[in-house]
Parts: sequence; structure tokens; C-alpha cells
Amino acid sequence: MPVRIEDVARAAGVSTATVSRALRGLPSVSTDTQETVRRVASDLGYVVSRSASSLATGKTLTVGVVTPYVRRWFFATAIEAVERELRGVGYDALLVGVGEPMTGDVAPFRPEVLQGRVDGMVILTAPLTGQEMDGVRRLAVPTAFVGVAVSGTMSVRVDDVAVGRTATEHLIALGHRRIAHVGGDPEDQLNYTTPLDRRAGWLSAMRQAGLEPPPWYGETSDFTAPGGHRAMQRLLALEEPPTAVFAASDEIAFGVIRAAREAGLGVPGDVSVVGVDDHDLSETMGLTTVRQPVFEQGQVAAQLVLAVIAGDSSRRHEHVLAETRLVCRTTTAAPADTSP
Amino acid sequence: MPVRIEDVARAAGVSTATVSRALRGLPSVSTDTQETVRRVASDLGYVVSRSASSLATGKTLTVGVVTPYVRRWFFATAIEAVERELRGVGYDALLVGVGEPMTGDVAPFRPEVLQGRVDGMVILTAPLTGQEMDGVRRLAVPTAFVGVAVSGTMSVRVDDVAVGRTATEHLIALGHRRIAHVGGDPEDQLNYTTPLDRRAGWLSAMRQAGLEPPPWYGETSDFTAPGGHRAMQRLLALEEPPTAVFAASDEIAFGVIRAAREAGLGVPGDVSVVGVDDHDLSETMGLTTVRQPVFEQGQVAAQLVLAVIAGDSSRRHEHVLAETRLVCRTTTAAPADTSP
DNA sequence: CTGTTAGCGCTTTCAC
DNA sequence: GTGAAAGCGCTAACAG
Repeated sequence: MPVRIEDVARAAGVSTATVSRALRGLPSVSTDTQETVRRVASDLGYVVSRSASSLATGKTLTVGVVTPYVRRWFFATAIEAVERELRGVGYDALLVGVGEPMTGDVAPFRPEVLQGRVDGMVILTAPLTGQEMDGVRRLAVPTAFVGVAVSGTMSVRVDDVAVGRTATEHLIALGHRRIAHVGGDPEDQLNYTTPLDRRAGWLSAMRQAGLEPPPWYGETSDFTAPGGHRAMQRLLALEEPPTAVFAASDEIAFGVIRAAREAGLGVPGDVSVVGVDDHDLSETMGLTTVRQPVFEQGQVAAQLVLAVIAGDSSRRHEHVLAETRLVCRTTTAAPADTSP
Repeated sequence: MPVRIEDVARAAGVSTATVSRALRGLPSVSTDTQETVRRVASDLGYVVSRSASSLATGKTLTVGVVTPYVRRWFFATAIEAVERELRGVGYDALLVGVGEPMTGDVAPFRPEVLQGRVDGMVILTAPLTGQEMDGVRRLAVPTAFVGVAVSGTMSVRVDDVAVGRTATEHLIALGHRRIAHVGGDPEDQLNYTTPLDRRAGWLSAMRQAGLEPPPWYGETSDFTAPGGHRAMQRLLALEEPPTAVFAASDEIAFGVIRAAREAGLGVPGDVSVVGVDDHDLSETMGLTTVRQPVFEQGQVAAQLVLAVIAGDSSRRHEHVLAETRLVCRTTTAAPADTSP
């Protein structure tokens, strides 16, 4: 039923080889035939069979986008960026979910299934096991990680230690001393250093200011608003609750703020909150945050793998660090009680 | 470099045909050889070439997921659902962005490029032009729409008129009379009836209660918080601002609430707000909303196309309507001034 | 510049 | 139950 290259060849009065060349714009075709073939092909509504072409060339014109979530803002934004970048140059995005890494309620990621299906991969801060990492390497296609640096391949991310430090220093500069942190669970590492790094940044800034925080100021949660909400409730139950909270993501921060308000505390009157990301809703919510350019990181990751696919092996090990910056809005202020 | 079927055949001492059969579990293979082949294949790390297999069978084991956005909650959630459903049965999700439909800053969707690349499609409330729709039909693969009913194929959605009515009736029941609506732009239709339907539901409920709203109570915006924010600012500048707002999405509602609070109005003290969706953050924000099961809609859409692909043509024209329900939280209350 | 001829790696009749 | 051989639709040498 579909039009094959042979139909075009016949209709144009040339060989299939010539049609193939003409359609791909190879130089070794006269402008005339090129034009004729193009017209005939378009008239016939011909479109090359990807499987046949892939089988013959070994290229798939497809890049795998592996991600643990798509519902969370960070991932959704990065995915959209990657997809656009790929589509812009005629590549397809094969979306590969790796399941809830924390709960394992989905079959594990088996990189082998991508064998021969993709020319490259963009992996979004997926907490991969060692096995999975090996599998990824074995695929031997250009691969860029977003959000975490992996040696031997490409990556684009932000300096999460600096992020934690920036947020915390902002709070300290405002005069806060009892500054808590609500971050990701360090147990769930698996090559996923973001939660650890942000926490480290917090600790480092605190210590540098001579403010060793008690262990119970280091709360953990998943990266969701309900998680932040619960964590904040625990913090508020302490004898000496914090006057400021550095949340490891804006979504956590939303939950933290909610818990504070439910407890009758004003934000930023009684407690200041700063997040990380600059989520789509953060401006609307007035959230002070450390902004990271997520869309851009996705774009760059896609560009990197496309470049290496295209043969620019000089970038094969490139690690790019995106800029972050504090965006002050209305959830942080000096503490009510400024005296020591 | 990669292991081919022939390698497995040789190692197992059988023909490639037998390997092919054994690996696919065809009945016409003795249990013994089946087992041997399986083991050898796994030992060798063999994985069938998708392009070769597709070329030979005509099936791609891939379904296209076409969407105008991935960053917006509704789409991200549906995409995640579809991807999981597909992966669960060994199908791949090919993510296809159709660009900002409103601004046209991205190349138009050309369904032909999916020719022969997918066995089916799930199309997420994408405002397709007539041309694009024709292209989709011409692909002649099982296709399910999410969020909009399209005749001649499958769909899963909610009754948006009922949604609008439910939200509005809730406000009316609380005693509100000056109820405005902030919805999507009716200009941007293109088979995308959601904004129109929700608006129609609002109007219908109002009229049924004998409350013909003035035209300027029918505000429009895109489906974002900033859009809702701007729309609410316009509403608040009216001589007689509304005491309640029905926002066509939770994201719009967040913006509306923000604008109200910035104007010094309490929510729900001075103005009530109800949204639609039950966005991930709505519970945390305490937003009253008309919940729609987005994840489930995505699942069902995927199941439908998988079923038809699998040969169950009885569902080829199935239209499923998902349930919605009002979730009362803390952004709606009786108006301050209950007197007429 | 263009045509001929092999495959790419798998599946599928058709025999046995 | 298993093998031989003929494609699936395209691209890549190799001639000319």
C-alpha cells in the first residue's frame, strides 16, 4: 500500500539508487534529476521507510530520553527541551521511563532493549544502578547526563554544592541562625548526588558562619510538596523550630510554606523559605529560589549528543556547568527576633 | 559487533528460522530447542534488531505520543501514564511535540513523518488543523485522542461542559452571584473544544440560576498561572469585580488567587476561586477544584490503541468519558456580603 | 552523474 | 519440529 522507492524510481524514470541519492541531497546528482525526483516523490506522497533505511545504514535518527518521571517539573521541562532540539534537526525522541526508582514498582531499566534502537541518549538525573550504568556504556552511543556528572561521557548540570551554599548564605545574610534544610533522601543515592550536594552546601555555609546546625535540622523527604509539608511539620514540632528553611526544590518549598501557614506562622514574617529551581509556579507563588536553567540544560544535553553523533568527537567528554542565581521574591526576610 | 541471529543459530546448532521462532515463543518449537536457544541467546547477549524485525514484519512496536507541551501538568501526567502503559507491554513511546500551537514558533506537525514508524498513536488534546487531521487519518493506524472526542476514532476525555457547570454551581450554592470565568481563548479552537465547553458550562449554570453574567466576566487567558494572574487583574479593575472566579484550570487558578491577594483581597474571604484538574500542587495549595483523572485517561487511551493494535477491532470507535468530581478545599466559601 | 548488484538482520512461506 | 531460501525497502560499493 505505501509508496516504495521503486515506485518513485519508475515514475521518475531513474534507478532507485538515484532516487535515494536525490532525496538525501547527495552532491552526485544533477540538479535536474534531483528536482524531478523530488517532485515525483512528493506527488506520490513517498516517505522513506525508517526501518529499511535504518537496517541499511545502521543509523536510527532517534535519541533515547531516559527519565524516572515526566510529571515532575524538572523532568517535564528538560524533556520538552530535548524533544524540541531533536525534532529541530529531524531526530526523534524515544521516551524511556525508568520507573519509580524509590519504590521499584516498575520493571528495572534494561538498557539492552535500546540496543540498535537509538543513535544516542540523554539521561535525566536517573538514579541508575551500577548494572544499568554498565548497560548504558555497552550501548556505546553518545550519551549525555543531565543533573549529574558521569565520568567517561558528557553531562550538563549545575553546581549543587554552590546552590546549597547560595541559598543558605542568603538566609544567613538576612540574619537567620536557626536554618533548617529539607532535602532529598541521601539513602537513595545511586549516582544521584544532587540531594547530597545541596545538603553539603547548606552545611558548609552554616559552618563557615559558625552555625553548626543540630542534626535534626537536616530533614529529608522526596522531592514533592507533600514531602516538604510533612518534613516541615516535623521541624515545627521541635523545641527550637527553625526561623528559616532551605528546601532542596521549589516543590518541597511549597509544601514547607503550606505547613508553616497551617501552623499559624507567617511567611516570611515568622519563617523564611528558599527553594531551588524556579519552578513555573514559583514566580506566581512569590517564592524566593535559586534558579537553575532547566530548559537550557536539556537543550545543551541534546546538542552535545547530536554533535558527537555528527562526528564532533572533541566534545565526547564535555561537562558543562550551567549558571544559577538567587531570585529574591517574598518568602524570605529578616527574622522577627533579630537579637541573638 | 552486535550479536546477530545467525551467531545464535550457529552457537545453538539450529537454523536462524528456529531461533526466530524460539525467541518469539511460537508453538512450533520443541520445548528442548526452545530452552537451548533461549539460554544461548541470553548468554551471547543477543537482542533482536528492531529495524530488521520491523522491516520484515511491518510492525514497529512503537506508538507515537503527540503533544503540544510536556511542561504543563496535564500533558506531563498523561504522557507519563501512556509511557508506562506502553512499556508495560513492550511497546515504545515515540514523543512527538507539535510545537506551540498558539505562536507557531515551531515547525508544523507533519503526520506523514510517522508513516511506517508507529503502530498507533495517542494524541493529547493537540489543536490540530484540518490538514493535520487528514494526515493522521491517512496514517491509518489505531489512534486515540485524549481530551477531545474525534469522530471515526477513539477518545477519552471528560465532559467539559459538566465540569464548568459543577464548578459554577458550587459557587452559586455558596451564595455567590457575581461569578466570573477565566478560561482559554476561544479563538484558538482547532478541534480543541475544552475551553469552549468549560465556558459553556459556566454560562449554562449561571443562566439556569437566573444570573446572566456581563460579557466582561468572561475573561480569557492561556492555561498558565501568569495568564490567570493578568486576567484576574483585569477583573479586579472592573467597577463591580466578581466575588468568585471559576478558572478553567488549576494553573490559571493559582494566578487568579495570587492577583487577588496582591490586591489585598482574602481568599476565600473576599473572593472564592475554583479550578479544574486537581494539579499535583492543588492539595498543598488548598485549592478547591473539579478533579479530572488525568493519569487514568492516559492509561485508558494507551490501552485502547494497544487493544486495537492487538486486533480487537470492536473498540475501534470507543469513546470513554472519565468521571470528574468536585474537591472542596479552602479557596471557596460563602461571599462576605450575603445580602443581594 | 547514474545504474547494477549486493547486502543490512530478521521473518516467513514452503518443503521435508 | 526444523531448515532453505526468498524477500521486507533501502543504501552502498562498484562500475561505467
